[in-house]
Amino acid sequence: MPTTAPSRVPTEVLHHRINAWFQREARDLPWRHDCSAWGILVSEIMLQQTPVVRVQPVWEAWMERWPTPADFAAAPAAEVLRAWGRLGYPRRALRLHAAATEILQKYDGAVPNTYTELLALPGVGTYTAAAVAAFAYGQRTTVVDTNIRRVHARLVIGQALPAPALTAAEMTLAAQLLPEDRDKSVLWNASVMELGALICTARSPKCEQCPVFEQCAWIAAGQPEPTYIPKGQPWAGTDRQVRGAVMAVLRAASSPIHADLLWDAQAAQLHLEVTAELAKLHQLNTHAPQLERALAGLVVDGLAQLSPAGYQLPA
DNA sequence: AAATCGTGGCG
DNA sequence: TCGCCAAGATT
Repeated sequence: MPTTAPSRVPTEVLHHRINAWFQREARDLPWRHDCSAWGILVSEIMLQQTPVVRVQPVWEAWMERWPTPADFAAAPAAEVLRAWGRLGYPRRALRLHAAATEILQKYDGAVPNTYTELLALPGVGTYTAAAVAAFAYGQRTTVVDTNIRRVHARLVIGQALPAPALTAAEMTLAAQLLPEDRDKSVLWNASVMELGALICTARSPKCEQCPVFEQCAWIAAGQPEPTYIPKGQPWAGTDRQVRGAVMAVLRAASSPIHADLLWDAQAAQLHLEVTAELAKLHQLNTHAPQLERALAGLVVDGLAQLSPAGYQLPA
């Protein structure tokens, strides 16, 4: 029995039009040319919730410094976190470090090439495992990221936005849309992602430039508004903001930072090396319990270490 | 399974 | 200006 068609539009038409658009308009990103599986993995981890434009320069420096998992696994955690810089979510850097260690020990330094093995690596979830299998090893995997989810929601379902959380139905749909041919499936995954990133964007999509405007269910439905209100990401006044400010201090410091400096603006002025970062932390006017909570959290997460001399990045 | 976890650019 | 959002993962 043939499965129910996802839409009245033949998938072949979508494949052809979106793939052709990609081959014409795709961005020239460094990890798309002659890139090792390690380079692909690094890019995918960095791109988790961080825009391409911010990742690119860091990725290039990273690959020059640590061309292989073995090179990277040998680096001290503090250097890893400094190299990560301001990409955000620094725990990703630590997980990548742990992944490199595992790659060295279990896979003799070669990034594994199966979805299941990739999925078992620290910091690698369903999206990243599928993406590395596809883009590093040319495998036919169902890649579903925020861009692809949005394109599918509009193009096929006719809704402004995908559901708040990834659903089984979305995975089924994505699997149905995936070309049977291996090479075409790899191209399709990259193409739809790129379409979501450049044309079918979350805010003010460029529908007039879209290669599948005529096939779009959302357009056909009259571009209905979202059926729910995306919940915002609180920031000002949160522990996350404090953690970020503390991490900036620790990254800039070459020696342990005594806890007093994190509190006392007067004492902080004497510590020229981290004056700017401490100033930002002090500007937050964080209460004692919150700073304590943030520091404890950083230590628990392995992002900071406490010794009698003060806080510092992990060795 | 809802909450948590950074950062900065842009509409 | 300020809220939204970005190639998610983890617990």
